[in-house]
Amino acid sequence: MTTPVYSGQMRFKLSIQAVAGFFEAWPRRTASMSGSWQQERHGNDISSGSRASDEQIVEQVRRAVLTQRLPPGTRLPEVALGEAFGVSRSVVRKALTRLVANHVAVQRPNQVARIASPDVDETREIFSARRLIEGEVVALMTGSLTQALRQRLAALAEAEKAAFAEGDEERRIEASLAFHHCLAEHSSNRTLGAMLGDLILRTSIVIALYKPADLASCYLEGDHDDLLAQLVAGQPDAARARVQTHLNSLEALLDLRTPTGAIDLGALFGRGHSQSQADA
Amino acid sequence: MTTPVYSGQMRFKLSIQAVAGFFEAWPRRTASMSGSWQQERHGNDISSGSRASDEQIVEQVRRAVLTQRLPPGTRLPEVALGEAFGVSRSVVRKALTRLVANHVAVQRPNQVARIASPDVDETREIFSARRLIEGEVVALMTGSLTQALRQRLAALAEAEKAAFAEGDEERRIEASLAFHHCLAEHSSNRTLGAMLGDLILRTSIVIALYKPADLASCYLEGDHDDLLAQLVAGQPDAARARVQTHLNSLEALLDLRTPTGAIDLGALFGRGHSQSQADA
DNA sequence: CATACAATCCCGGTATACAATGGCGCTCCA
DNA sequence: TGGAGCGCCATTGTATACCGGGATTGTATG
Repeated sequence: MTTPVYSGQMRFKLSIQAVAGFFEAWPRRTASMSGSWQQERHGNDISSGSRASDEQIVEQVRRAVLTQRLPPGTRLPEVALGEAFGVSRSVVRKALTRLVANHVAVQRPNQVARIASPDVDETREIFSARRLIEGEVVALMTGSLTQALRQRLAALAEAEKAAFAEGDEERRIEASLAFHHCLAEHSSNRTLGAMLGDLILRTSIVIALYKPADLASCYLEGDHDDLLAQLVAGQPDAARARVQTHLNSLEALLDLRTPTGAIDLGALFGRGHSQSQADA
Repeated sequence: MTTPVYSGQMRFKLSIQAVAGFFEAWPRRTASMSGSWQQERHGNDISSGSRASDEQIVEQVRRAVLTQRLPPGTRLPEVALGEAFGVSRSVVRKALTRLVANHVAVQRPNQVARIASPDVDETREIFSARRLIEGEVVALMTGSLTQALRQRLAALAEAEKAAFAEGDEERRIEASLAFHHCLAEHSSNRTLGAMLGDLILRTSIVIALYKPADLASCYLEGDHDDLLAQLVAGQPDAARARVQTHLNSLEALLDLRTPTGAIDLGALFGRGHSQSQADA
């Protein structure tokens, strides 16, 4: 009832409907490049269709966060999610617990869960951690790319470039993310790969939070191509450095100086605040 | 049969007794050196704080895993845990979900959750990841230790030495873990610190799994003292290298040549057995 | 004696009911 | 008109009931 989805973009006063409607309009489409970085090995499409397991809820939310359809601070009420996915609160709760464990959402004792909105310090930490880990992942991978992997990465970089040229930012983000996820998934060290996957997700969140309003895209032309070149060239440290400068450039695009920036004001002020040590 | 809620003393026959009894005998004592590496900053004892919340359950399990009281592969049935902590399955399930997300436990579709027992490959990955991250944590910290931190680390190293001299292995492990956890907690990058905390836990698991039977202790004399010296000396890269060789030595102590599968019965016998792919 | 089949029971998966807490708006008073 | 107190409601926390799957054990048969 009421509340016309998110017209009033700042104040997420939006009632449940916004979230519910969002997911409902987006059941299992899973977009174009689903298979690219998500193995989806569970396969079993849950027979009865409308039913979804917690795994799928987590995946959908992650997807939505990655593509910045669910902005930081968005409320995630249990019943609304349950209705959106056709399950009861039990399974939603499980999904939320997992999302919280992955730092995608935050949950305080008796309040609704929200998409995380890290403060500036945590943002820097995330980038710092990601430089370390993605750098290592890339260094480990350098020189040992399979032909298939090389082609996939090249295709992804190309897709990103094309999407950017067309001005299709959402598609561009997906391609860019898929590129990095591809690196994470094919790391010889799956543990590091999983950590990188989480960090990529958290990076998406902080980018959504701190991207300057006047910046249309965070595209860094040629970076991915260069990285790929380094990967096949076979110089681990060079590749590592390449990734790190890439991430540095990305971080530099953000506006980490204004904690009360234009966009995130609603999320940060209204009620959603970082959980880091706020509760300490 | 209707088990009367949490009337406590109701003990049930289940063979799982082991787990239930274990936790029951160990309710909220918080053990000897609780404060040493666990800040317990959650503070808000959830108001009435009567029965254990999921937070406390995960903490207890983590503790038990760290001190190797809960060996890899141990079954964690929901009802048994619920009885042990005086809560219903709901809260136990939440705790288990979190433990699984942290890779402390594993859960397969319709089977009981178990303490994780990583295979040899994953073990190497864990060590590798930990070398990277703990190395960075230490490098970041080098030269900027507060006096209090320096003293605490020194005390911990001393405590470990003393415990080893007395042959009190459990105490030695606690001190050693506290040392590393102290590093993780005081990292300037809390994100990396949290990751390191998880890796320390997982390391404990694989040590319990792969420690040669004829090895009484994994004590590496002087390593922690040396590291501390490097930390105050102010050479980040040297400190990083020190940590990494320390971890290398630790990994080298383990018997990672186990062919996986098959032997777990012979090696571990009736009690906890590896689930890696033995059941696959 | 070994193997296959079947029944039983343990245990996790999901949904639902009930309790409690915190937010938010409303009202009342200065 | 503004502030403070209060009460309702939205939403989470917890427990329990029911269902279904899977493993184990017992039995029958080749």
